[in-house]
Amino acid sequence: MTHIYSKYPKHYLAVDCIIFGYDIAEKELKLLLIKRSFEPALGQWSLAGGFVQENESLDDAACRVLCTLTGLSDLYMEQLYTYGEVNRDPGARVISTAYFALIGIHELDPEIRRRNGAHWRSISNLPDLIFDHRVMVEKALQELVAKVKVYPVGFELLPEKFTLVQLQNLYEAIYLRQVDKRNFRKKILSMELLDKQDEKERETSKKGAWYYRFNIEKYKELARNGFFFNLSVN
Amino acid sequence: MTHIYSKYPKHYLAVDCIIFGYDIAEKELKLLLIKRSFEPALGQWSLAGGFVQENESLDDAACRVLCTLTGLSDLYMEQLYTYGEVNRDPGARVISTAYFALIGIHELDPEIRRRNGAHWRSISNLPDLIFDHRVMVEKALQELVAKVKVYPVGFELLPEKFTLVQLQNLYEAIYLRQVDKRNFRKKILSMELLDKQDEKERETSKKGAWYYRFNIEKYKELARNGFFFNLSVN
DNA sequence: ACTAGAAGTGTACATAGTACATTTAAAATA
DNA sequence: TATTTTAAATGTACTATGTACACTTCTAGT
Repeated sequence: MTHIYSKYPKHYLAVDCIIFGYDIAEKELKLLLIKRSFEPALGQWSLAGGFVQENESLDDAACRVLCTLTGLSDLYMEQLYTYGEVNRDPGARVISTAYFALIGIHELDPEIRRRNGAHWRSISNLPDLIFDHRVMVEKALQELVAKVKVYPVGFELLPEKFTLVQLQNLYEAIYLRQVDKRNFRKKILSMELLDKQDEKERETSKKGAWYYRFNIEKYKELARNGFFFNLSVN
Repeated sequence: MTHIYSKYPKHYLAVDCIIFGYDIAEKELKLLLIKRSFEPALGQWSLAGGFVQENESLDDAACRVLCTLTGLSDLYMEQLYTYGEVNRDPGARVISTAYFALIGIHELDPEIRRRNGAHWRSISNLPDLIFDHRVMVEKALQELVAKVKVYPVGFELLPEKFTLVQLQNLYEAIYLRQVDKRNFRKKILSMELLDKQDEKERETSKKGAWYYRFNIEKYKELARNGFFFNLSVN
């Protein structure tokens, strides 16, 4: 029974993680990249990846890779696409399933990051990446743009408390264009998914900007009743 | 150089095709299913599938499976999702990438279909499917609904010449709800992507309904200039 | 000529999207 | 303590899109 498929070939199977972070201060989207520590392409920039083991599912493999690198669990992650060109990896034939993850840069301990040879690199100034990783990143970016329009996943990139200015800057960094302040606020506030806090952020202005929190419970409730998040402004 | 990854396990890799067709007469979406001809689950209903060979890419494998079954090439097909649960196939560990394809039922020669043990089954009355194929079908359906709203892929399911009534019936079959006739026509015609023919379809009414053709060249031109197809009516 | 059945058509109203400039708050400085 | 500076906060008029809704036209068959 275990050899019924034995006339078919087997293949190496990998997962690669496109890990996005958002730098509030620099108002820039970043990618967590590693310097590859093994051949082929040792020393070159690469996505975080790993081979799928016998006893783990694809999703488990992706979680393992992400968790090993960041020390974090329960991060936002979803499967993106599977890359199966015959010669995509010069070392051997490897099929790779790409996952994309969103994490708050503040969540990742710089010490752990450094120890794992990982670096935050600006989306607007990426180094050359090995194999087809650049293609994966492009697809992930497209997916991110499409996703934040229609699902409240942008909040995964921000701290629990954030200001409306920060939220808008995040959307501008993802959309790569300016959005109108009043229209943006009108739209997001009309959804009534943000809870205003009694506290202000005072780093970036004298007046200070009110902190808000995303109310995920309220979102789930609304979504159950057919509500659709939409933040495609201007 | 060929054994650098040799400490990692290898896996069987399959592709499965979710093949949609549309029955104009019955106004129903259909799936092309096969009776499985090998163990395990011999004789049960299954998606068309096959193992990925050494020298072929994932996409090539999916095309091969689709082409072998239908005798057709250049069909609409895209990768959907990769299923990697450890025990999804009781025969052995097999990771499977699902593809979804759209074909006009009229395109498929019934003789070829019969010879390959394939059958058109209504979406609304599917038999039990092996393994996780039902999950794949559900995801493909979701994807189809989302896709036809925003890309002109519905035309892949119709003959070259079709009437507005047929097009609307198709959308109703996919959306699983009625749409308003006047609004539907207003919207699709305002895009100016349909070329009215000098000929009428006369099977279903005394008056006859004008045939139209989808002008794909015009669509490509418009899309290049930032036009977005949208047919989410009512 | 009349009937029956599906194809084809337009308008008024409601909702959502967009463009746009001034006021407010508070720390820093004169 | 009055003034300056800087970013946060706010509302309205207009445009475009979406939606609800019912009658007329065409033609084969009787």
